[in-house]
Amino acid sequence: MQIAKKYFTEGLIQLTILLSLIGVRVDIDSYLSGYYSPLTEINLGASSAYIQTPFHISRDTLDGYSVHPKCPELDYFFASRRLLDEVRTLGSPRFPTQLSAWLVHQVSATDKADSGPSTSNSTDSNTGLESPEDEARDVSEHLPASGQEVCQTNPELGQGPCGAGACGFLKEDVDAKVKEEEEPALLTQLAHSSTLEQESLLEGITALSNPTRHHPLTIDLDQHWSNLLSVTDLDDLDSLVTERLPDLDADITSAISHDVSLHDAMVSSAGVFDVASGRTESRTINQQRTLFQLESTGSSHSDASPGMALGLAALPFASVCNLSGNVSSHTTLGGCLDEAVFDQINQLGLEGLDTMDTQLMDCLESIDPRVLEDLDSDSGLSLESSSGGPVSPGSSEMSSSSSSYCEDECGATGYSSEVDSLPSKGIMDYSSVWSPVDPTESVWHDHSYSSPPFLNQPSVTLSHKSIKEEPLSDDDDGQQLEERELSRDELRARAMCIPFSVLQIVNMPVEEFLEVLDGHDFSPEQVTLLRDIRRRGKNKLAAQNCRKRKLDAITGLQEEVDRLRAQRDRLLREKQLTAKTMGAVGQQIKQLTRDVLARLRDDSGRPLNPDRFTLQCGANGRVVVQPVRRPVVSTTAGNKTDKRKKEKKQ
DNA sequence: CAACCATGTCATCAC
DNA sequence: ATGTGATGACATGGT
Repeated sequence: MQIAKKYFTEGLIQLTILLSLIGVRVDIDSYLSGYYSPLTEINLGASSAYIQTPFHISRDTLDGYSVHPKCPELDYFFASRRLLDEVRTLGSPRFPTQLSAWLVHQVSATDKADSGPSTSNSTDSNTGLESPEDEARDVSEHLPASGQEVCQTNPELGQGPCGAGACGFLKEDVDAKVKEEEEPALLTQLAHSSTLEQESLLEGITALSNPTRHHPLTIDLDQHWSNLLSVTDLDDLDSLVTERLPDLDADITSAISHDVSLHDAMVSSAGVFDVASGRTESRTINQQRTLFQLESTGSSHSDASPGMALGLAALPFASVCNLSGNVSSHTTLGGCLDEAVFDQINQLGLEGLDTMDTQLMDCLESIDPRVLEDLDSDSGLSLESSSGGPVSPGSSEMSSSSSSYCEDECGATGYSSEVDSLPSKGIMDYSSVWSPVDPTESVWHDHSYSSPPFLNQPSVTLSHKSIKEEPLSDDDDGQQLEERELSRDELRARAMCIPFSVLQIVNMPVEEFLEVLDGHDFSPEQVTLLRDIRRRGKNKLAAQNCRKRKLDAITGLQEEVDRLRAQRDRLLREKQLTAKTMGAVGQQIKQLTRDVLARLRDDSGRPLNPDRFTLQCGANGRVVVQPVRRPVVSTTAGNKTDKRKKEKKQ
């Protein structure tokens, strides 16, 4: 399983590189993370093959995956060939079989004309008149089952730099790799699949050996892809397949005739794979039906009811194994479906946060950052020192996550450290006068600390008003309110003729604070007040940070509780499904055993008693008939205990 | 007017 | 020893 997973991952990366060569982007990391459908193609537009905006590079690098970035240069062809060679040098069972499947999936040019107007014009009618974008679209849309056909129907593709690369790639890979790499990959599957799956896969190999049959080739490729996915543990894909199972009752030919074009696949990324995977699964089911005519349709719906199980009890053992496989797959599918739902919900939540952040940042960008900082700090230091530093505790609210950690870094600590630069300037201006400067200036560039007492009072009021009200409004009522609220330490400082604002007292570094205490001949009461103001101011910030941390912790814990609760529910449902499946399989095995034993005869020609014999499957796959082990051991043990008791009595 | 919430303040501890 | 952050507890004011 791990080997298959490894091969699958490597192949997926190679597929991504190859698809990027023709201008198609495959969201590989989303699949590897298990959140989305295995292949999510993002169409860059009709001209994606030529105009390749590397918009996803940042995301790919952000997520830690090194998806091959697209090359927008005009010498793209040479880079493509070089990369293609590099890909070819890669060893191991390759994944391009899936690429082949995608390419084989393409509706041919003739079929495309019948498919509808949603796609571009046919290349035959627009030869030489198409823009490079149209050519690129044709490359992606009219890729027929064989690369040779591509080059025949689109001979002008070689004119474009990317078209040449794409054509060359198709021409060399589709025909060659389908033959060369299908069988090793299938053999890999055979090593990990059940007997029934092996038979079906062998059928696929047999079909592959016939080069004239293109449609069966398509079927097998799709089946191969489906089986390969089923080998891995990426069960969310199975859930997607299961969702489509009831809708998949068409025969193989209809499935092929309704094959999805690459254009369709690229237009709707998420839903497309549902359709594609569903059809793939339908072909698999249909082929299994041809192999095992007795298979019930109920099995395809993974209904694990005991009645169904008993109804299938008379089937050959292999079919029962197939049934059990389906049932068990349903078990995992159900659980993984739930998991997928929860993961998608979580993902939606994250996306919502992203959009919220984006909107918020858009709004914030139109506002003066200083005003924002004031607003931010307003929620924090609301009273005398409300201006706060450039990094107030409230600033941590900007980050939706890990705010508690950020607060430690950006909260009170940042508050004090960031504003540390202010007093240093202010001390230089000790003799200067408090001036009714711009509020934001008072917050950020306030160099006037000391002032005569007769100027200190209005300056303090203005300073505080600027701190509190300027970002919001210049309302006089608000000013009066602020004057009434600022009081306490600020009023005390005023009353004690302290030529510093509370903000300055709180934010100045301790060295400068000590210098102020030593250099101004303050009375002991003034020194005490200064120390109290500083202590209270810092403690106020600390309290705000502490409360915010507490709230964040509560929020985080609540989210974790919800997540764990959802996980518990999912596991319980999965457990119930598993139990039901196990019961059904047990019934089937029991019924099968009875059927087999009823057809066997002992030495005297009498049928074996199902109550006395059972079937045992050895490790080598050999099935042997064994007599039922009666609970003789317990009886003998009971006899022994009785004997011991008797001995003790004696 | 009680309940609740937000905020400030104090005391205390730890670093 | 001192400064400072963190935090519980309490006070206060608004809703």
